[in-house]
Amino acid sequence: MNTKLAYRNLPQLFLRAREELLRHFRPLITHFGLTEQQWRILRTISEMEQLEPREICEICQILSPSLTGVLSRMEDMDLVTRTRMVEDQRRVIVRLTPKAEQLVAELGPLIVEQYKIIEQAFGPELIQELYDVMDKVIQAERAPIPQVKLPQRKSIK
Amino acid sequence: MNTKLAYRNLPQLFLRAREELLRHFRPLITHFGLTEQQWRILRTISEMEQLEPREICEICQILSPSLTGVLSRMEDMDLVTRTRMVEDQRRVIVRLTPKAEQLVAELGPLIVEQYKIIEQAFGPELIQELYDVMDKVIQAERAPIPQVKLPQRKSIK
DNA sequence: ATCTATTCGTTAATATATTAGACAGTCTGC
DNA sequence: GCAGACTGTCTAATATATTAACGAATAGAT
Repeated sequence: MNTKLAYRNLPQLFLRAREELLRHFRPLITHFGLTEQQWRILRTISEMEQLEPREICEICQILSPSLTGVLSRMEDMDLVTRTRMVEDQRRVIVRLTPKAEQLVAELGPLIVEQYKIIEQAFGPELIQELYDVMDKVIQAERAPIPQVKLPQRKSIK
Repeated sequence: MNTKLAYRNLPQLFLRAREELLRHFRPLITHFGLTEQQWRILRTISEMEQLEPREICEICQILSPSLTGVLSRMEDMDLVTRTRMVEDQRRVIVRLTPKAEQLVAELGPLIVEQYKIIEQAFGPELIQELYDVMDKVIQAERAPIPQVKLPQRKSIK
């Protein structure tokens, strides 16, 4: 039965489009010995001075249990420091080390150069359109979106 | 040093926007005992009748080594069959089992319903814009995009 | 036919994703 | 001051992502 659904798989299109972008940045990132997630975190903390883990999770789209591992590896690499807050012993502050600042100072401009190249190839209008449409999806203050009612119990054993 | 780069992190915005969509589908998928990747594969094979692993990789954005594991788990769950081609013993054909067809027949319509709800909340124009812009990024026949020149050897030890 | 290069799927090793739950620290109402 | 609810981070278990490399099968050239 090859009945196609009425809507093309939109999240899947997101994946493919994202990959089409990212494949031009990946060589840069790995050249500096970083993973994609590590660079996302470095860049974000660099722009915010310091962040708490749950803020990093929110901004970088990394779930808390993943972040724990990523951060401890980055601590081992001497890229970040984790300090527990004195006024609330549950919370933690993550900061960049000088080594990481240095890394961002070297990699950052190359990333920007690559953006410019992509912008030229894609056309500035398309890039702008991408930013616009992403913001619309993310920031939109919408009424809560209801969930389709789930049938009895069809899950697989 | 909180110097922001000239371009906001576009792949990261893709991630967040995708998550904003997917979070409305995830409960449906997991209710049927599937993972996100498994559903992507089920849906895709269902629409194409049968596929070879590397085609699934291409369409579903799953790398070959990941797919090996996903498919063998799906084989264990009696969702797909893998048959080696007689004319080329390297290649494999992946097909859905009746159980999987049944699953798609039940879950598919619910997914469509959820799309309709989202479309209503987002507005049909935004949904259309999303499809359009994704297609532009993916399908565009562009001149090859050059790579920024990499500096000597700055990777971390 | 034979040697070589290529293709396809896989394994291995490590990093990250996902869900559930543990755990300590903090807050709230009483 | 204390029990219970809550918050922020972490552990554990399993699934998937990523890179490198392997091995069998095929295609191409000689």
